[in-house]
Amino acid sequence: MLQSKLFTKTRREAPKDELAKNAELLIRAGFIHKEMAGVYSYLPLGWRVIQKIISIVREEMNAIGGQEIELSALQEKGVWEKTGRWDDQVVDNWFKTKLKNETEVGLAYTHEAAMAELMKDHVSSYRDLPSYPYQFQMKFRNELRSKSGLFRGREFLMKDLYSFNKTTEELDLFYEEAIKTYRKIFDRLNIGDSTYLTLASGGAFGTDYSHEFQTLTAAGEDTIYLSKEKKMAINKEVMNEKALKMLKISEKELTEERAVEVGNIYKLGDFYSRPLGLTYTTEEGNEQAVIMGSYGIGISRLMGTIVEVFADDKGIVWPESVAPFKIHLVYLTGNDKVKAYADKLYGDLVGRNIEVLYDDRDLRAGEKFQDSDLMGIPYRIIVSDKTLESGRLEMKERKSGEVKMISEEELLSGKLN
RNA sequence: CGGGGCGUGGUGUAACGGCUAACAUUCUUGAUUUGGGAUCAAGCGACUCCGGGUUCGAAUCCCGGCGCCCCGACCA
Repeated sequence: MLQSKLFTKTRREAPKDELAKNAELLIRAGFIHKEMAGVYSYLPLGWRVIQKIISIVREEMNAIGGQEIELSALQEKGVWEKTGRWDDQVVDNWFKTKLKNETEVGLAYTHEAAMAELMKDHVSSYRDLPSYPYQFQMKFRNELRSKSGLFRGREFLMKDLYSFNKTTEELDLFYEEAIKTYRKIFDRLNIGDSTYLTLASGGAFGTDYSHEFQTLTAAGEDTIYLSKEKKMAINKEVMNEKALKMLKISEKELTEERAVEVGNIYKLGDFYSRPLGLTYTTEEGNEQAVIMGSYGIGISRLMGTIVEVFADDKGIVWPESVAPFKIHLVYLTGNDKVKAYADKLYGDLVGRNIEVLYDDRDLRAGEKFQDSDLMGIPYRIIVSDKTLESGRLEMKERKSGEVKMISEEELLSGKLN
């Protein structure tokens, strides 16, 4: 992509109404736009990052049998009433509205009930199970206080997968598989080392515990008790003797840490399926409630988390797996040959499907470097009088700041590290 | 939902109740520059969040609304 055509602009200063580092940097670099408190729009660069995260998650969900769908955002009141979760006393963050004919509808904050209701049309026999539909969708939550940039929005993008199994044993197996898959996802997003499976509250689902994936960062809103050695953690909200015993760990082994919840998985059992009447007929001919589970990952929150975890004083530092572009090609004003060469190089990179943002703007070097640092693209390739003379290209890795001289062939091969 | 702070060009700030609301940046034009937001010159850009009130006079004081941030509570 030509940077001169990119409609977004970087800015020196963040708007004063944004203090969270993640949102501040993403706004300054032109990745997102704040519409109102807790509500952000995604601009070209930001949307590319979101798409990168989505495709990693999608690949992994498909690998464990997930089938992608897209449910409606408007939800019927009746479905939620059956599980007692329409009442504002029970769920206080509903966005509700009315149809012209006064029928109340809700803006989905999650989809367990709608999903279970939908599956009634498709599940009747043990032969129809298991099933693992999932989706990427905006969720709406009427937070009393949204904060921390992308960490707690009123509207946010989430991946939610729902498991429909015959038995709790079958659910348990899938649950373990989901944990492994989640680990893989966070590894691929480069936050695997700082993300921990954490024992957490079961919420309102009738189970004692659920599991969260918590990524360590000072900006996080959760407090967890962590053992890095044993790779286990307990959310403060469920930190007690019972939890410690369950994990067979002593309090001394744990340290208190701040973290952000990037994923959450629940064994729902028949909490939804029973009241909604989602049942199947067993091999023996008996009717049984379908056993459910739900598995969320905060996609937009992940973008914010990655910014928080890797950013330095110059700006964002994207891991290669989610960077909007792999290469930032920057030409520095010099003799005519420089621009002509850079233009051609850009064409060659594009021709090889290497994702490149080309700073073709006629600006001074300093400004271009500042922009490039702020945007955080992993590899910066400099084309200038100097490099033309040397017959090589200058490559600066954003993460380490390391500078290397490489050949055009190396660059075009795409293997830079 | 309790508490605190704050709304001034696109952005960040300034201005005692009193001149045409100032400065920086962005943007436009030109010059000069060209490896870390350089320099110079000339411009464009604001009913000071909205509505009321006090006053000869309000960005400034008072009331109401709306919005934003922070702390806490809450948090499928």
